[in-house]
Amino acid sequence: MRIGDLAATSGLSTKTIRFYEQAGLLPEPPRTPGGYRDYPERTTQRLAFIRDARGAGLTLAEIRSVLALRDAGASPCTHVTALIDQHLTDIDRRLTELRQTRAALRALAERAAATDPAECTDADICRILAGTNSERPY
Amino acid sequence: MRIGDLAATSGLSTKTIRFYEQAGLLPEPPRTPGGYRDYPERTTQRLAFIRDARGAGLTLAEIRSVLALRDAGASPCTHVTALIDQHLTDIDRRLTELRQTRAALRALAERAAATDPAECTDADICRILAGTNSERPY
DNA sequence: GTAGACCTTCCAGCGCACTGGAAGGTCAAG
DNA sequence: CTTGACCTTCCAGTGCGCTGGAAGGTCTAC
Repeated sequence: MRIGDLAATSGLSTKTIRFYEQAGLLPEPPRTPGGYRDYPERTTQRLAFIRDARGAGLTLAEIRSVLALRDAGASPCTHVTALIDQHLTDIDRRLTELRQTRAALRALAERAAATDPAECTDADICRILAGTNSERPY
Repeated sequence: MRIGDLAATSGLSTKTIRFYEQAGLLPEPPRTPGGYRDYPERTTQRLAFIRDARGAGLTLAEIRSVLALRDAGASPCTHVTALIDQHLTDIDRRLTELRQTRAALRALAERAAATDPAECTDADICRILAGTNSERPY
């Protein structure tokens, strides 16, 4: 199976597949006499796993660690469960931050609606934002 | 006022201040005979505005556009209001995405709790994630 | 005169996951 | 024999907002 076929069946680009190899997610495949990568069928499953794991929000580094466990013959389930829990925590934190940012932005929008442009001075630059020292980039 | 003083009063690093100058957010200040940057007092206000705008989630490019309007003598209020509205829309979209991702991860966590590690085969790599083809990286 | 606090410029890198492009090799069909 | 689809490697860039470090200049205090 050549890289183009693998790309077609997995929905990834050939560039991405080579990148995954270089990133240690895929083992180096055997080559044809002409030097083309010649993948075994099961690489399809491996890419499907990577896609699923990406969909669950795992980073490539995390996926690499899961694959390394499996490749070493271990069962990565416990590890995967821990990663999922950690990502849940991350997401909850980000949701909280985002909600705070939204509240701040809502307040600014109201303030904007109530602001007379004439009040904005050169020194303020823009009165709408002046003094909204929230320290909360998102 | 030298760059170190400005850094101290604004809470930014000297690196960041030079970076802002290079990024077109700060005009080039006059120099002392020794070649040091010598900022006027009002640069403090300008940095305070940048900080406030960053806190509201505006990008440096957006902030640059606001400052350019003000520097051109225009009142940027309308522009700022539009940017705020746009960021509100962005945030709402991101919140929706994040909530969906969280729901998916919750489901995975439950599945993980109910999964017997023995079910994970080499071909699966990890059954917990198998077939969760959600296409929703976050 | 020398320590050291501060400043200067310039270049490079981070993290993340790719993506683009150049320059060239391989292979099947016509 | 040529066309063209496909493949190879290697290098570099994307976006975003900085951050680090090297190599050197300036100024104040002792």
